[in-house]
Amino acid sequence: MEQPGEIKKVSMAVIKRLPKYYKYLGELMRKNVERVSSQELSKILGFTASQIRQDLNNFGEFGQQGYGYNVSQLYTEIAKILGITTNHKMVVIGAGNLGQALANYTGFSIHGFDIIGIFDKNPNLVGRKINDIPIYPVEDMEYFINKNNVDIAVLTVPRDETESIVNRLTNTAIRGIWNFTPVEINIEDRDIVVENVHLIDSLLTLSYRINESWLQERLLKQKRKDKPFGHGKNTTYMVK
Amino acid sequence: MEQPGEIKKVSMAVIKRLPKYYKYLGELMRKNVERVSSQELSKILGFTASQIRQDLNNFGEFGQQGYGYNVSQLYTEIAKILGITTNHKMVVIGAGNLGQALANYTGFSIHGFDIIGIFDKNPNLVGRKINDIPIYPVEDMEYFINKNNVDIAVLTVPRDETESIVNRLTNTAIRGIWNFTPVEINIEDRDIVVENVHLIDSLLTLSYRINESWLQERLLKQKRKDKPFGHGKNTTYMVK
DNA sequence: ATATTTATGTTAAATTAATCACAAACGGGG
DNA sequence: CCCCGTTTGTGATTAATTTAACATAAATAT
Ligand SMILES: NC(=O)c1ccc[n+]([C@@H]2O[C@H](COP(=O)([O-])OP(=O)(O)OC[C@H]3O[C@@H](n4cnc5c(N)ncnc54)[C@H](O)[C@@H]3O)[C@@H](O)[C@H]2O)c1
Ligand SMILES: NC(=O)c1ccc[n+]([C@@H]2O[C@H](COP(=O)([O-])OP(=O)(O)OC[C@H]3O[C@@H](n4cnc5c(N)ncnc54)[C@H](O)[C@@H]3O)[C@@H](O)[C@H]2O)c1
Repeated sequence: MEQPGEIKKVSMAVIKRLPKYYKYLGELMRKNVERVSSQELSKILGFTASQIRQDLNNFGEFGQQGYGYNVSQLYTEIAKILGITTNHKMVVIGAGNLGQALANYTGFSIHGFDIIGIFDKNPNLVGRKINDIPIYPVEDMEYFINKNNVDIAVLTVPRDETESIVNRLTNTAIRGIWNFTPVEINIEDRDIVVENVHLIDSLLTLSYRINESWLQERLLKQKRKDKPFGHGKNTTYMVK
Repeated sequence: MEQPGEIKKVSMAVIKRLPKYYKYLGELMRKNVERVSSQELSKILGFTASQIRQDLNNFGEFGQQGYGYNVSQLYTEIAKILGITTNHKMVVIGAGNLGQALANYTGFSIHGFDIIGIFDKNPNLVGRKINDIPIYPVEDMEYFINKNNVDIAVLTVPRDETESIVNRLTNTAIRGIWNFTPVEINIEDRDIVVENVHLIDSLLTLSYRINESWLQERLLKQKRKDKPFGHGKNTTYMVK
């Protein structure tokens, strides 16, 4: 039952499109474009103009009839929606291949995401710096996060270390976990948001699509033969 | 109009779930579990049993009434669907932070994705090896891909190099591009599949969700005041 | 000023995806 | 061999998302 003043929850589909709007509006700003219509946005972004208008109207009325949207105003509004008007503090947990690559990347700080510490359990790494960011012993993780009001933990530890680290994170003031491990994290009680990257899934999806045309042929044949994969009577699976 | 023998196109939502099924069935196999019902899968995966059955029925009838699914058979079928019954050859283009991290990762070859070459334009990197994989000059990229039947190009070059590399890739026999650059790639003519990782989008989505409760409050206030973001008469955006 | 054009916000329709519900098929036990 | 409990595959239903339509307001041209 919807309460009178209640806000309809914004769907994940919409949320996933917001970064695209944000990114492209940034480009337009850099080109000193002042106004843009949903139609023009549609051209580049590939979404329909109608969808763009509806997406934006989840958050407010940012446009004007007969004019369109003011690029820099809309950009600012979306930045507010995405919560990037203030900087975010991040820590990387696991200073391995991926953790170091992420720490070295400058693209995050451009959007206000600053990595202020790296944690590892390997004493040979502790004390070193990556891109001027110190590597600390993982024992200090909780203290550091709470002390420095860290918002986001970037998780790049090995598979089997994930659960233990996540448990420890739930006892901190962390707000979000950006998870690069293949582990499906589920946190019950706390209000910590988890965003999974799951690169393997992404690669498997690519593989599926490469394979798709072959697969379709196979499915067609199957359909013609009606049930080549069906199981005859007395099919025995169990090896007793 | 649907042709008689035509196959209904499988939706992206379904495809995105396939790797989850695959991953979890792999786990069950390792535990020597022989059979599993859609209900049991549902428990762990979080999708409804009904959805799981419907997803799988896009590709065939793999289960048996009163029994469920044979774990290893279903695993094999999904592997076929994902196109990972044969190995895939990959090359990494751009031996920087991310390219090196990916090349060092062993998790891909487990699923049959083998990185057989790395390409870079930096002569200081060419000739070195990462995880036993040689770094070649990027000039040799096209020849190498065609010669070695490379399926997938992993794109980890800087933003501004992306377009030129993608153009060059369209002149090869490559089947898929796994794109880690922030650039939105669109290839018109050719049958090359692009899978974008877009880490920044993922991070911004995380930020949105961290910010969400604050945003909802703001939207509520806005709704009560009716139109705090509306535009008064004679609002002038254009700075003539 | 006034008319014309443009392009929004919003409601309605269409499409797509998820869930429900159940007949039919199979395994296992007596 | 037959019955009982289980669980699939699938058509029907419901929910979610996307697209279309349009009244309305602002901008621009005349
Ligand atoms: N490298 C990639 O390209 C890639 C791709 C996909 C997924 N991943 C996933 O990302 C994670 C990291 O991958 P990687 O290649 O960087 O691995 P890695 O082995 O290079 O790095 C892991 C780092 O974590 C540290 N570590 C181990 N246990 C720890 C703990 N309890 N606390 C703090 N630090 C700890 C190790 O000392 C090491 O430095 C893995 O879960 C992997 O599956 C990596
Ligand atoms: N590192 C990250 O964590 C991260 C995160 C998100 C996105 N990205 C994106 O991934 C890409 C790579 O990032 P990075 O941090 O590894 O950058 P990087 O600068 O460390 O590496 C880029 C590499 O590409 C090579 N290169 C440049 N032009 C080339 C060309 N024409 N052909 C072949 N090689 C070429 C460079 O010599 C360098 O070795 C960038 O587009 C970046 O935006 C990186």
